[in-house]
Amino acid sequence: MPYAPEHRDRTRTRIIRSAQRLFNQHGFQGVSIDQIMAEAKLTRGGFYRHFSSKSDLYAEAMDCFFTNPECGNRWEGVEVDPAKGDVGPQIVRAYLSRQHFQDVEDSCPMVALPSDVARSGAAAKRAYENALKAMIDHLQTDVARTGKPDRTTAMGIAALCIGGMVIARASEDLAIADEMRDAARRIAMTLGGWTEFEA
Amino acid sequence: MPYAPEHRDRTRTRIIRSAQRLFNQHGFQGVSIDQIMAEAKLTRGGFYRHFSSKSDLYAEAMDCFFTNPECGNRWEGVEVDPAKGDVGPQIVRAYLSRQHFQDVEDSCPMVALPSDVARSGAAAKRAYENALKAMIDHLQTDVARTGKPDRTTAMGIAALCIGGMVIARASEDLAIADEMRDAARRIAMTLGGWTEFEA
DNA sequence: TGTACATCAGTGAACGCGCGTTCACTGATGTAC
DNA sequence: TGTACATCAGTGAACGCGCGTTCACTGATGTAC
Repeated sequence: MPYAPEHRDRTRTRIIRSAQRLFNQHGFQGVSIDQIMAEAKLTRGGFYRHFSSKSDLYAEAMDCFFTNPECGNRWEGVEVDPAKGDVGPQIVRAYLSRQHFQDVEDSCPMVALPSDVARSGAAAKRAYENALKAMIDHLQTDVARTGKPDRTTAMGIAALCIGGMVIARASEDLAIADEMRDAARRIAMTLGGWTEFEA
Repeated sequence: MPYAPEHRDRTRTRIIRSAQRLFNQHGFQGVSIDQIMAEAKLTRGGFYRHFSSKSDLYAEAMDCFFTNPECGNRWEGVEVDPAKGDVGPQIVRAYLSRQHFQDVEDSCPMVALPSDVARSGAAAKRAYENALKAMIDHLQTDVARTGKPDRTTAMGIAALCIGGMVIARASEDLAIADEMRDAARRIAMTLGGWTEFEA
């Protein structure tokens, strides 16, 4: 038995991470397997020892981003801390932050790849859906705590977070983008019954 | 002077329409010039008599969809009628309707192509931004009429419309997609101070 | 009214290139003796 | 402890294909005479 089994897994994870970053920036069709392997410090040929096709990797990368905490999930893992109080308002602020707006590479794929996923197969769409459900559930808990146990409101807040950021990224004028992030955040906070801490 | 000038214009419009439909379905990189020309009942070679490059056509198609009423703009032109009362609630209902959800081909590009545009050049992003501004302005007029002259609210409603539909299209489960459209519509209507006419 | 002509919209073969995928191979490694 | 071996992760050349773009051409048309 050559190589420890963990060696294979580490390489696999490196490929997935590389793919997540590149897909976020250029979309599924805008990235080649060569590029993904090069970013992972590997060469073309080794790809098919880890994945059966490019689509396979795509679904896996989407899924991994949310399922495996080691893979990504920055808007929840890195910037949000349950010890600092309700998670709901923290998610809203982190999600619509300038940092998340600028950091396309490590962005949440729900924002970076929605129209790509809409055109993709069932696996990618299911991964998207699972991430969405998780986000709504998180939000709903804290909406409920403020006295409005409303799934509709939680879904509305999710739509404002994702929609606001998607629109901001698709706009040319930075002022409009900032205005949209700001508006989405303020209305989401109001809907959740939460208060603003920053201007 | 061979051919009437309108002949050239008619062909050009046919190419743009064909491109709008195909881009909406498969994105910028998922569509070839051959496909666009074939859908317009033309052949490859003639393309460059009308456009200087594929990117050029992309920006033009985005722009044309909103600027030229003859080109598209179905969510406003076809389904919304100022004679039937306030335009704001009509836009929300039409935008988040099942019909708009299903009709990807003739969809609003703000919903069908947001992550594609975010990765595109300035021309496409400016076209997106102009469409967004127009939508916000329309919404704001009717928000103001209900006593809350709030641009922030209008922007929030726009984010709910676009975001809700983008998320619905990226989800695999139709029940979740419907739930999201419904939630976004209800919250947008409440924000605007409008009443629901349908269940 | 009829004809010859100039224009240019549209054709289709050709180009070079990068892509996803395959495959024969190389060489680093853990194990058996 | 040292060596020979089997395994398989990773290599890189090669494949066929479709793409965006170019170009020499064809032929339908409005105009001049």
